[in-house]
Amino acid sequence: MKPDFTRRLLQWNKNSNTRVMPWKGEKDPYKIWLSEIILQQTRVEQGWSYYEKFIAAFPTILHLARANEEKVFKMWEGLGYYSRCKNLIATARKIAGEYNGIFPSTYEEIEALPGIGPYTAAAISSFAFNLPHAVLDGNVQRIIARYFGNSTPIDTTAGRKLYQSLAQSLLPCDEPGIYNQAIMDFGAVICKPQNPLCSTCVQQKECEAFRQNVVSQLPVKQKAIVKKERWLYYFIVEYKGKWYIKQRTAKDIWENLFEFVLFESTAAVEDITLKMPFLKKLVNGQAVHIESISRMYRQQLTHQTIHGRFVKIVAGEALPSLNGYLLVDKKQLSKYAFPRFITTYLGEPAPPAQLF
DNA sequence: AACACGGGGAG
DNA sequence: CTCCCAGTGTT
Repeated sequence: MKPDFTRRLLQWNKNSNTRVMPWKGEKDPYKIWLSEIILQQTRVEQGWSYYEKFIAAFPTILHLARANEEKVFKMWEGLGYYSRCKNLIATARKIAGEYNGIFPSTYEEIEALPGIGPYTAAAISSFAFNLPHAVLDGNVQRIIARYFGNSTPIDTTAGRKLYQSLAQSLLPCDEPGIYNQAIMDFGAVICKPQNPLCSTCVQQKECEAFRQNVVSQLPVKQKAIVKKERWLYYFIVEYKGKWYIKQRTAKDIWENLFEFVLFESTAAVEDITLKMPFLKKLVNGQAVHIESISRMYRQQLTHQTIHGRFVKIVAGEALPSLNGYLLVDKKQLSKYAFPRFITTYLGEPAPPAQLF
């Protein structure tokens, strides 16, 4: 016999769940997979248009596998966590090459694919293949911690193991796909992080957190967020109407995205002139002038605050110090994926040239 | 086990 | 501001 929780959840889903999303009820494992990768640590509203854009451009996994890598990154631009995009391409090509374009249909094979962990493997295998694997995402962790009144931190190995086990025990093995979708909808619509709708919740009577009036204190997280501050000074060097850009390769934020000539500092740089050592070395006595210096930009990320300015520099001759850079026409710039920090600057009207 | 990885919306 | 989102990979 199913636990009361499960029975009530399925009943709520049938009678009251009005949530609609483009991938809901989807049976094509490719489309399910794509939606799940897009939605990792990403709100549904944010990922929605990206999903539709990807499906339109790449109707099947073979379309994606054959796609130009830079084009895929360009389509991912702005969504964040760019390793997802790299792994998306890798998995598409792996399935094209090793699986003849047919998405694997066992949990173990799916979980072995790049960018797919326990959550995504459970989601795909239950939605597409009706396999009995319980999803454990932020929604499910929150619901279970509250329902059982459990204060074990969710961001620990022990916590994940505990909640995964509880989630699995609540799963109805005859309809795991429907249930997995329902519990995530329930978490998003009813058992929300803030201001959950306890007054209309079908689980209220048996919810331990509600009974003890500790709903707002659950789930518990152990790790506090540590923040870093960084100052990025981007020099946009123009030569014959073209700009120098380079792909980021370091194991750092924005890996694989493009950027301009970067000087990074752990503190603000007060005077930006041709005399500053970084520029002096860059220019090496050649004919250049500073055309404009932008306002201070600031971007708040989860784990770091980025500050910085953009400095337009016009060069009268090519700069040998920039070997390894691409020199691309301004009109071709939109083919490359840039971090939001840079596209924000590029999207603002250019300031009038000043004299420095 | 701890840390790194984006961006945006809500409060 | 802080929190958190359909988490995963690396060290």
